[in-house]
Amino acid sequence: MEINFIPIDYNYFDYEGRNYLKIIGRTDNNRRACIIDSCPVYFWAILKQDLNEKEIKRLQEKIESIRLKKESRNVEVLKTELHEKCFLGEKVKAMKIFITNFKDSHDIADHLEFKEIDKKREYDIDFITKYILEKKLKPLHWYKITGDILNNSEDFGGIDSSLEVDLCLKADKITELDNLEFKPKILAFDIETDEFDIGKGEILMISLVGENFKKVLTWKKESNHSFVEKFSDEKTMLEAFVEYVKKYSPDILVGYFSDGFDIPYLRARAEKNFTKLSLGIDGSKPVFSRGKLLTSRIQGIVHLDIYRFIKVVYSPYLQSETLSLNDVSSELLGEKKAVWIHKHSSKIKHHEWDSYYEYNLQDSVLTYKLTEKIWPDLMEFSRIIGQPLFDISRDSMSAHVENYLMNNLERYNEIIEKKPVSEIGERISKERYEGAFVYQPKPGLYENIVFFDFTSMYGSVIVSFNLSKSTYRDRKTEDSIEVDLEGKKAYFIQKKGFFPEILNDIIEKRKKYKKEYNQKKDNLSKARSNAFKLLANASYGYQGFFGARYYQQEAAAATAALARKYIKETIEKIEKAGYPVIYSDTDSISLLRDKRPKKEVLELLEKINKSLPGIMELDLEDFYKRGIWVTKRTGDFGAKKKYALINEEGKLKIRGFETVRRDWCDLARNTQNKVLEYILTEGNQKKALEYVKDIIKKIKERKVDKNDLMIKTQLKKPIDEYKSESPHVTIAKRMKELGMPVDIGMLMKYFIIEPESYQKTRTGKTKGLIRDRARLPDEEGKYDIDYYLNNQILPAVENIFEVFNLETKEIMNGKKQMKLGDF
DNA sequence: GTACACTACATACC
DNA sequence: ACTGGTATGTAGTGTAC
Repeated sequence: MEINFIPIDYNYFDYEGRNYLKIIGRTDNNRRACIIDSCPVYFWAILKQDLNEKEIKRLQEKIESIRLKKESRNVEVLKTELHEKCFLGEKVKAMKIFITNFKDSHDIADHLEFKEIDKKREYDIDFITKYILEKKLKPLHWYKITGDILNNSEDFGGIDSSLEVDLCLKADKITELDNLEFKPKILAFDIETDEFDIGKGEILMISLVGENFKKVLTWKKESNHSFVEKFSDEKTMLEAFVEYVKKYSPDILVGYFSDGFDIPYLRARAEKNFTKLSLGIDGSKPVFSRGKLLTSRIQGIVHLDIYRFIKVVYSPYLQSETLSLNDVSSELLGEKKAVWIHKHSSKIKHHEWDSYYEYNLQDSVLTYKLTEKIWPDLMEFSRIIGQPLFDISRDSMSAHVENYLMNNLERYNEIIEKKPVSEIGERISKERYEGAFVYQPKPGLYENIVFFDFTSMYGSVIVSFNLSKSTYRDRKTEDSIEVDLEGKKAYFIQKKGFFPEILNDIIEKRKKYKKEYNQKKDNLSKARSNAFKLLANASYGYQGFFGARYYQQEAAAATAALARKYIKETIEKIEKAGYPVIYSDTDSISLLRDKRPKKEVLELLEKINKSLPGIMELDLEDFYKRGIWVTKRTGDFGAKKKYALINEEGKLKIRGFETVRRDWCDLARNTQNKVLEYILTEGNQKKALEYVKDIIKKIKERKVDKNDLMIKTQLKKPIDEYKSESPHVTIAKRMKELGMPVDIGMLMKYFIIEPESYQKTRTGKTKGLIRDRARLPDEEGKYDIDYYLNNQILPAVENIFEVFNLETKEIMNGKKQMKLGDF
């Protein structure tokens, strides 16, 4: 039998003590297939140098005779082979040790206490990763697979008949095809409940959305909507949910935060109702793995929690203030959640149920659309990094980098380094190293500004200077370069290491696909370019990350040190060419062009580029018409990481200002934004001042919408772990008392009310703590005019006006008058 | 009772 | 704990006077 097959979900199972893969995917005629395959299980013992043949032979015999007793199976070494390999760039002799079951790797490795062995490696790589590396059956690539079909056979304990698949094939020969097209069958789901604590309340309804498929299952109220189906009780509804999933037979079942909420809730309610949530294609229920975050896996179907992928891969590039389904959908899809004000089901009026159903359905619609939108990225990440979708959607950025590395080490004949275990503590306690250089700006309004930036600066430094674990030396060697790290010196050899070479490849691929995208504007090259960009950006942090297999703090420190050196040298060159530099942060430099033509600036850029080492490259970011840098509030010098620019097309670029900070009230943010806009577009501060005065007037006259006064602060840890109680912690406590859901990561929303008379001093000043006057959005109380003027509006605009030496007295006057009036 | 230094915390920049 | 360091700024905390 021969089929064309695309692997989607990978699982393993044991049969007669051996490990087998159970790979679920699709055939080209859209049938669901399962491939059974296996691969050799082994790890490496790297031998000490200068062993003679006899010693090696003797060691081999000793290793091959290892037998361990375990309850479930016999543990033994099957055979060994001697290989010439590389480890961290050095040639080594290594013994390949074959065993029966990968779960014994650790145990056997622990038993190899022989003096001839220097190191043991690759016993800590999980079986699925190993299989993909070994057999090259990469996720989401098409293959021609020949093998025996298992038709109700007893093979592998009758696995064929226990799976809901169209065919089951024992793989014999695997050949990669070059087709890359694939559209998965996606089913999105979402639940609504009365209580937020997992399993505490009943599940009122479940929505399901697929292609031409929309359903809301409930057991509450009948509905006029045709997509609503009513069942007699919660249990029947849960069973119908399982049936619908089975019938739809999706490749992907996707939720938004479903690892943390929907799936655990469904499990809890299924248990309570004595029914089995048999979503797996083998009839099994979701399996949860513990970690800091709950993760749930469904056999044969990829359970995606799209929120997790968005958080790791998308969030650094999103503008959204939260990663809620609503915020992310409005940014990525231009579509919002339906409106529904949450209330307990007992309080929902008859006619209101329909909008609740609509709301529930819309959540699944958005989740479905988001998944469709993000699919090219998910697929390309999975292909490039070589990990199954399930892992791709949940792994951290450092894991992505590491998996990509592991996937590319074969051509270097490298044995893979181990994960740190005992080393972690020591690595964490290591002193931090010096990072980026940030230029101290002079406050002021500037015209005709140019921004240069280094392309993938840290990546290009790592590549150009060969900075990595395998190329690092703690003492000078014949050809090494020396980097000074605050007194300590680090050395890096010239011979190219695999890490910088692989990174160079990543950067080149990024360039290639970016170019390709600019020509074709297709999703595939966009997703590829994006994936390589993210990998390049995370590679520097990876080498400084304590959990990395290829951790080398000196390499990370040297990267930062060399980046500082080159940005400072470049600043000097620019100034020598007669352009005043006004600001610089890490990899960017801004300079004043004044009246000199752009052509000259570009010539300077070219000249600088000729002198830069290796693949380092300075690029033109943009020309700006005008820009403003302000004073630090606690000092009389320029603030770093805070500026606003307007380019020649009139587009604003605002960095660091309150405008872009979510923990300031909208009124302050919008006012500041307007002020910056007036100043930058027209270079006119008068209008801006008038605008602010008007806002002040509105505040004093209590004409401001309460919603614009809400301060939003995120709760970052459990309430009782806070050492100091800031207003948002007080609010969190109050919400909890009121029985409202409070969880880590949530945004606490509050406003500040007027002080009572006892909260005032004789002179009329407010005493006491702000948190005592913090109120929930719908709590009573008049907003405190004084607070919003002095703690929100004025701080946001004060040092902008200061740039113009504009006496803020005018504004201050307002402030004083208010105080007098208040008194 | 208040002024001040210091700490805790959140958030942004690159 | 789940890439790195640099930086600003508010509100609370503790202490001296």
